[in-house]
Amino acid sequence: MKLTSKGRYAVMALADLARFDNINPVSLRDISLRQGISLDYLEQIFSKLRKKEIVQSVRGIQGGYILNKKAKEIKLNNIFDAVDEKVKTVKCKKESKKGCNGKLTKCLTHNLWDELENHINNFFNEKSLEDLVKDNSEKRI
Amino acid sequence: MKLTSKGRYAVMALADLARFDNINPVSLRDISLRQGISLDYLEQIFSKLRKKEIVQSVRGIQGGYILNKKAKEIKLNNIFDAVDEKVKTVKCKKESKKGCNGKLTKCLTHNLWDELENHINNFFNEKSLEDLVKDNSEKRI
DNA sequence: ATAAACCTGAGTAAAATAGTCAAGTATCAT
DNA sequence: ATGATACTTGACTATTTTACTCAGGTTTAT
Repeated sequence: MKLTSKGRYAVMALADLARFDNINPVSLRDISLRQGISLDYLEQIFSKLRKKEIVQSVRGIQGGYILNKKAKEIKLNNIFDAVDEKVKTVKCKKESKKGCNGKLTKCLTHNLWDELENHINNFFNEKSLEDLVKDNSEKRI
Repeated sequence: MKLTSKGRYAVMALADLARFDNINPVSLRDISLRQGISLDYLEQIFSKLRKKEIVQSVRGIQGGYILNKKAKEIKLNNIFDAVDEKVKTVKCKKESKKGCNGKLTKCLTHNLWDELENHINNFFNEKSLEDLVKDNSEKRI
């Protein structure tokens, strides 16, 4: 059970963006340097974030990205969604009518995985970007 | 963020074992047939479960496996541990003295991943095999 | 004009996953 | 005794996923 880099990077980059987001856009180059994430990879990630309208891009020199909503309104779930970081606990999900594995009953552990998924999703639904930034400025080492 | 088959299979197989565990051991062949898991793969998994003393093996004809503790005392965490299904949210964990990425500060999102890990682990610590079997016999389709 | 920065898609090496395969050994029913 | 059942172990491998890199753009402030 592990989180992938893409998901982590997306959150890290957006947290960075939220911190340095004033009037001016923040360039991926700056984020890349501050967070130690490859520029090329960041571009892939931000392309997805832009398509899901989490950030806005500003082209040209002095360009970069700005948040498209208030940090408070951006939940971690939105971010993970955007970069296809899904919470997958089990495969037997789609066959709604039948049970799992083509059998008539649900697999023994089906309800468990559903519960777990909800548990994790609730966590991500509650946390916003703002929480992250706030939390961090308070507990700074 | 996904659970691997090994972890899922381990839980499924043990749930099956807990259900059919009377006096007689349950053979992997039966579990394989009932749960649709490859016999060879099950053998790998049970080898690990045995080493961690979650199950006991009985050799020979009419042999199989039995639980080594009561179903109530086997928590999902024990199972995942045994098959090396770890909850990993972040890489920057070991460098306790320094921050992450070799920098002096913790990465912006460090506390978040810690929180998430605890959140998930708490869930697994509370659930026992017994819960699974009980839950299932009640909510059967 | 030109350099900074965004934008896009393809390609790819390494790691993890999800198994299979082969060759045993122990035990019980008969 | 012996054959069948079932556990035991370790090596091997195909597939998939991940985590990028690379190569070429386009846009726009100065």
